[in-house]
Amino acid sequence: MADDDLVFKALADPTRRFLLDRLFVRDGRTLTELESELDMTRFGVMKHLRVLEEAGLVAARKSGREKLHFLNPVPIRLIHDRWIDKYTERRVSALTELKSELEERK
Amino acid sequence: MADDDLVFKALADPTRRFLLDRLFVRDGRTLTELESELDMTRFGVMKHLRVLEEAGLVAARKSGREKLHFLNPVPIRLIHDRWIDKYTERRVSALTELKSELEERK
DNA sequence: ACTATAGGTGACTAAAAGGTCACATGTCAA
DNA sequence: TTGACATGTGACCTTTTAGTCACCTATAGT
Repeated sequence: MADDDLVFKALADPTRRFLLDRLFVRDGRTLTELESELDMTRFGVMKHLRVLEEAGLVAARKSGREKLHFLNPVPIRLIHDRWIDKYTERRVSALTELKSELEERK
Repeated sequence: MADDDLVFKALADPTRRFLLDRLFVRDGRTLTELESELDMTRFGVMKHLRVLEEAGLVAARKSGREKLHFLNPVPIRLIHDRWIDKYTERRVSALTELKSELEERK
């Protein structure tokens, strides 16, 4: 399997994106902590975390009997760079900033 | 299905990413033109283009009996903004630039 | 030492996605 | 107006993926 394929496949699932969202707010969380926020068994969450880890989106470190999970933003940036060149970046980010401003006013 | 789900699902397939790559180089291509670059029947390619279109990653316009396809980078930028905040962006993009520089020297 | 707690493996089922085909419509150009 | 070309639809099969469960190992703390 190609290197980037793991990243995109990992991002394809809404549960995994939710996990990244939680780690974006604060990382260093354990499996059990993440599981408690999801309507799913521990095994399901464990599988998802493994997929994220193999994709390099999450880095994990064992600490005693716990396993701590951290978000790695680098693969996300590489996605960006693949289809947005430096010249259009200014234009596009201006657009998305406008979009989020408009949505805040709702 | 959630709005962003369509985008991530669309990006999960390597054939669809290849299509985006081709449109990134030059867009306004027809189905037949894109098909000729892939080892797949026209129907497969058509399905993929439809998925990309529904995700908003590709915009299409009919011109006579042809259908022209264009790349829309906005959803890509939104992915970036979801997990990379303004403060870490400088640091991360510095890292990815370093990475691509190193790879060019190979 | 014992017990509760945190995490891990492999097999299994159900749902979703990728790809092809027979068939069909609309458009160009001689 | 006839034939070739570009695109479209629905059914179908196969492969992949999400989620659960029975069972297992390791650490913490009393």
